[in-house]
Amino acid sequence: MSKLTNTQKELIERFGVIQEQSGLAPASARVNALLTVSDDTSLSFDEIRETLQLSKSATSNAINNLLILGRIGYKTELGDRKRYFFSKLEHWRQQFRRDILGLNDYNRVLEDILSNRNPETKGFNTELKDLIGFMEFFVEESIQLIDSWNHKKS
Amino acid sequence: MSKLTNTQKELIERFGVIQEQSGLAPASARVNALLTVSDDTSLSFDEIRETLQLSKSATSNAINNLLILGRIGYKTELGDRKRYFFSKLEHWRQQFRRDILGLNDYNRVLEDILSNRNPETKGFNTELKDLIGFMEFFVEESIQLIDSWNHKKS
DNA sequence: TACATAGTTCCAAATCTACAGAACTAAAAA
DNA sequence: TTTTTAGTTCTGTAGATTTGGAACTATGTA
Repeated sequence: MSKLTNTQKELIERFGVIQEQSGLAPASARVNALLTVSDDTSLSFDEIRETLQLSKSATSNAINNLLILGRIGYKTELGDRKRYFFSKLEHWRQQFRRDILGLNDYNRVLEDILSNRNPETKGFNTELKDLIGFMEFFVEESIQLIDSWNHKKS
Repeated sequence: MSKLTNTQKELIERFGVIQEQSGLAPASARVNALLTVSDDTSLSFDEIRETLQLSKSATSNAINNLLILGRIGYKTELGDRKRYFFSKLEHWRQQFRRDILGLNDYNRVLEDILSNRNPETKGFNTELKDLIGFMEFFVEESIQLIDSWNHKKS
């Protein structure tokens, strides 16, 4: 229920914009930012709606969007029908891992392109082959990085 | 001027879709895909327009967009006013590097959020601190990965 | 049973985007 | 000078996205 300080409002906008740039819808970005900045780490539907001054439908869609993406979760309290939503910070590391593994899709297309290329364009084909090699190297090594960190922490 | 085989058309669509998913507009994605798949590694404005069956404005905008992003370049030939566009494959590694360094912006916001957080939410704050630490670790190490590969190749 | 709570779903308006078509421009050729 | 070439820029539009508002639903309370 605590109102936001001006600093907190600014942080929500800053974090909101950055998350928009990485593909979240404006309302979803603000909701996730609020749940990261707010003094309370979990907020109800109406607390979110009031604080961000969103309509019920915008709030509902933003929350469900974030739930589907796995970026937030919710808990309930005994004898209380409300859900209390919170940001799943640990989701970040997992998403990172998935994004990097997603580069393999990219690389599969590049490999198919390479094997269908005009054999006469030697220079281009070599560059393409190098790029594929680099991507393979990067995916493997950076997945190892992530897993080594997770290991350190668990 | 060479027409595309069916396999090449499929590859252009596949690669196009993947690039759309990483933020390129459909027409830009097809142009870059064409320049990666085509038997000729550099094509003129009109060859691109005809092959992809785009309007002049769509072709112009797609090409300029890709030029600004640095994903394609062009060369000219003596006594020929046309520009011949080609895909800058090596741009990928550089873009990778930039994208990863861009995570620092993210991390700066997270640091500001952390330093303004309610000190009572110990668990959440620890998680947030861990996330920041992970991001720093990941940025530094993966930049080293990229640079070590570039070193190997140069 | 009636009412309140906690949302969801449906519809419509506003905004944004990508593209086509046509008009336009600047430089070279005839 | 007129025409051709090689594009660029402007205007309009179809489609997608985002949001608000209102109606709806399902569960719990009095």
